[in-house]
Amino acid sequence: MSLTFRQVRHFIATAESGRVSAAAAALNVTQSAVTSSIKALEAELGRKLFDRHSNGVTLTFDGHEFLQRARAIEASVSDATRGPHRWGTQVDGTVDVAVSYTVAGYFLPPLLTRFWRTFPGITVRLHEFQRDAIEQS
Amino acid sequence: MSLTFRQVRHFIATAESGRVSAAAAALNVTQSAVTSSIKALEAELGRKLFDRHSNGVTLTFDGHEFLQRARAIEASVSDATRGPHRWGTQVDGTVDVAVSYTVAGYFLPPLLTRFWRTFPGITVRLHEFQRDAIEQS
DNA sequence: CTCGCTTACGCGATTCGTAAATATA
DNA sequence: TATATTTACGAATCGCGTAAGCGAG
Repeated sequence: MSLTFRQVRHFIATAESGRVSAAAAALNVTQSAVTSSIKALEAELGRKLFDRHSNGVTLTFDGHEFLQRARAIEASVSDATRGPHRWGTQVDGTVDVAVSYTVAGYFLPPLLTRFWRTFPGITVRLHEFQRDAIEQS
Repeated sequence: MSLTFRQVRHFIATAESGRVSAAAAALNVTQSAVTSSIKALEAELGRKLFDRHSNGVTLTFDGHEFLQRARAIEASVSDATRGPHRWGTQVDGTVDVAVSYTVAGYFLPPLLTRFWRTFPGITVRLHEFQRDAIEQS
């Protein structure tokens, strides 16, 4: 199988609490679910992530290393799940476009529709010229 | 349901090729699998990701935005899947530890075992002192 | 005996593929 | 008709919970 986000969550919770049982309680699942997730993770990565003791679990060296990357995954996923950013990603400005009459009438309208739907913030200014006048840019 | 990496992979492949069928071929799955992944994604996010046409699909504005985050997820996952980094994360150095004889004999050995297992690169130097000499640090 | 992790096993949900349905040029 | 997406549905797989099994203290 392939890496699953659910496995990552189970792993992080376990690593942070040091107990499979506590992680399971925090995630509202049973111990067996968490155990099998970790087992699957270790199998997929080919490395042991935890040392098991009678009073809980501790991260191995590989486990520590993977924890950092697991946190990166969790961050990117929760970022993607969160609603649209209206900061930093916003695109706006003005574009001047020179076109001949034929282009303006036939090809442009559907293109502009898609363009505006994709970049609502962009202002497009159209300028009509004769074909040869445009091409000597 | 919750976000799945498989869905993210299906989405990215579809966005990059502009065709569900091409994405499915590239991923060695059928169209229906990709279709349902995208449908599930759109349901989970509550936003439409693609506009469907007769000759393929194109990203909506929300789709473009999500694509960037999907790439971030893919990057963090492939980074986590890749073997251990031996660069940047490496920890080494030397630690000097002063202990009384009792501590050295009874409590230290198991602690050191776990410590070395976690940080193989660290050298630990032990110095035995009388108890009162240590405590006047 | 108690506490904590693991294993066994059955059920419900999810995913996938085959194949039919739909839509556009 | 040719190409592309969507839908229907049965089969295989996956994830979870219950409950029993170990191991250490």
